[in-house]
Amino acid sequence: MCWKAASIAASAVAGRTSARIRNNCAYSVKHPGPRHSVYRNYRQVLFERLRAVLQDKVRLEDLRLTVEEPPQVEMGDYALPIAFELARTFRKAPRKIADELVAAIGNVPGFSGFEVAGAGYLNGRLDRNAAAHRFAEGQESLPETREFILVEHTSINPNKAAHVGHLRNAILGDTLVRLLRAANSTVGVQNYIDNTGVQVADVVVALTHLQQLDLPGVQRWMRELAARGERIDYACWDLYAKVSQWYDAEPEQKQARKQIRLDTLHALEAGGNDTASIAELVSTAVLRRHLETMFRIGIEYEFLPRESEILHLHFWDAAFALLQRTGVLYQESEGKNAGCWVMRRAGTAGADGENPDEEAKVIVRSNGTVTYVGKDIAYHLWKFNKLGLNFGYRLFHTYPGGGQCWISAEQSDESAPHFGHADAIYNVIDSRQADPQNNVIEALRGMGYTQVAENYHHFSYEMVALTPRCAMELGYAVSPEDQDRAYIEVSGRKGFGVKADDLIDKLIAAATVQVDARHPELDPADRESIARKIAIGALRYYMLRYTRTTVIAFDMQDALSFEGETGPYVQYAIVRAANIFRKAGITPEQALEQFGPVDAKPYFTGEDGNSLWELWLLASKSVHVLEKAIQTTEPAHLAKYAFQLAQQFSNFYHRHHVLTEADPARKAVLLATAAIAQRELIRALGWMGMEAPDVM
RNA sequence: GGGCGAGUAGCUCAAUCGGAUAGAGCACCGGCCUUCUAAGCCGGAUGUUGUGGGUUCGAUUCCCGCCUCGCCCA
Repeated sequence: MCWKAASIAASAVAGRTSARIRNNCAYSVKHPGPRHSVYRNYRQVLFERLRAVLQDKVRLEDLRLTVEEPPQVEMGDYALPIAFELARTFRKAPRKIADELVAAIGNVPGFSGFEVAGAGYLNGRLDRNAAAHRFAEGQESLPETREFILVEHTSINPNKAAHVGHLRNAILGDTLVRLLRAANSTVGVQNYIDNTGVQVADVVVALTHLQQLDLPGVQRWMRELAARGERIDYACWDLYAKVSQWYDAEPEQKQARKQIRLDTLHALEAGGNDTASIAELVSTAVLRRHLETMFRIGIEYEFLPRESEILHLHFWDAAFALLQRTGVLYQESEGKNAGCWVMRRAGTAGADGENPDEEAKVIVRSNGTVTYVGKDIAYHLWKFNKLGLNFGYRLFHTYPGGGQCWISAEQSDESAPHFGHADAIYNVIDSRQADPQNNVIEALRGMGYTQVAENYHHFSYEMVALTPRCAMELGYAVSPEDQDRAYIEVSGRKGFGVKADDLIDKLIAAATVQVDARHPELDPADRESIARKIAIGALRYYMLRYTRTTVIAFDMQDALSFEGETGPYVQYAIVRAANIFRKAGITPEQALEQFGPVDAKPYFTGEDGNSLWELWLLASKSVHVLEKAIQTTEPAHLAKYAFQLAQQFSNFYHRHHVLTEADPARKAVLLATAAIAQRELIRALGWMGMEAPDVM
């Protein structure tokens, strides 16, 4: 059974795209993909010529061809440190080798010349006029890939409001999806829901024991919240903090209360009782709020696999059988783990025959319960279609743009698609989960799924913490020793953190103030739409500008800033380019057509020409940066690139007054420059889920 | 105790497989709105890249030791 939907929206931000059905699979969104890649094509041409030149002199498989950027654009467009590499094998000075290479290379199509620079760099110079025209036309394309990639992100426990840390996860994950799709991959998006875990149990305990509510009582409570217009995830945020304190509040009660928690957890896992029904009601309502929150910043999901179905459809039983058969799990007979089913941890010595392996990872406890890692192994076997079991599917939500979001169920709807069958996966999970993630990978490897283990990517990133200043501004008590720290970790258990919706509300409010002041003539709906795009731009850029290994010390002031290295700065550059075309009375596409017959060579020479060319060169690198961002799974590269391109455009904007340019040929060049800069800025922002408003 | 990550300008962060003069933003000081929008542009000052060694034509980057911080595991 396959999904029949004719078209679904890629996202609220990117707009509609037509769907293509991947053979019998539901994940179907296909983006047009990049078409302009002049920078990397010329690099390829250069590499091929070098290989031809060096063919008889060195073993090509040993040849490492790397390309760098000369420090200044006057020095050329490509810098190759190859002469340094060859210096040892040829026992010659790098400069001398570089000289010989320049002579041997001769003329290369698209290049105006080569020279030796510095201590022995081989610098290549593009024919600027030809490259610019080729780039303006934009005919090249990236190859399509056949493999199916599954990205999982967000995965918030459905027991409280989303906070800034979850925003980082979702924005990184959603951006990864957009990057992969931009590079012509087929990508599915899912959001794992742990709806039977201890965190949901905690909120259920809060409702049943602190609030003394039964099932009808909880239903009434939810109706009352809705009537008052209160967010249930916010209410649960407070309940969760309260119950966490309650467990430890009275020492003599501690054990009894923890037992209540454990009993509740077991009731949730078993299902089919009032406690489980309460959990189902509350967690689903909170989940719907999470979907709303993420949709506000342009993020959609296609499938929501839940832990309840992993339990009730007995995924673990199937996985357990496989794990035993392949010998990955064995039952420990002595030591602290006696009676447990354990797995040897990678990098440890293991059992020596006489002594038990104390380092082994427990997968099934001696009382027969399965650990989280155990369930995760089963779940990942499903992702790679190695489990032999499948979820049922039920339509859960339809986004305004038409995108469908399905949820796991015990039985499938008639028209249900199926998910999974991944060739490769990316799990967007913070770095604290590295150990459990590696356990799952090792289990898969141990079962003989070597390729699967290779294609399992933990997309790891550091947490978002609060600066002490920010924490105090938000009214939290900060201990003296915490005040001296650079940042303080957020904690749902303590109710300590910045809620995602609060931050988004603040960003929209701050943007609205600016838009109202600048554009009082616009009607309120337009102003609101503009403010929303600016807020999304600011938030998404803020979360993407840091590399993944950086702990973001969240600061409200920085996050609310629209100046300097921010999303709105990049958006503003696009708006300014749009203003040029509006006043000029032509479209960017027309500007590029008019550029066609123009010989731009005179305008790409001299100091002014250099700075103009620098902008073209940078603009032509967008696909190169896209590929690098994917290869290194580091979206921050793209964020930095977009900012740099916007910076150079702003510089251009001030340096050249396009509309008053008297020389018609020069004016055509300047208009084309604005057009390609705008085109690449829009693309780069789109890959990051950002869009510039029409006016700012 | 073991594992992973980090330490770069006053602050927050970049820096391609090791590459040319280590770059941005913020903050600070001084200029620029009669021009396509000042959410902008130009100029100024700021560095023993934690520390000690090693590898080499070349080290913020790789290796080893030490120090500090964070996270995970027991």
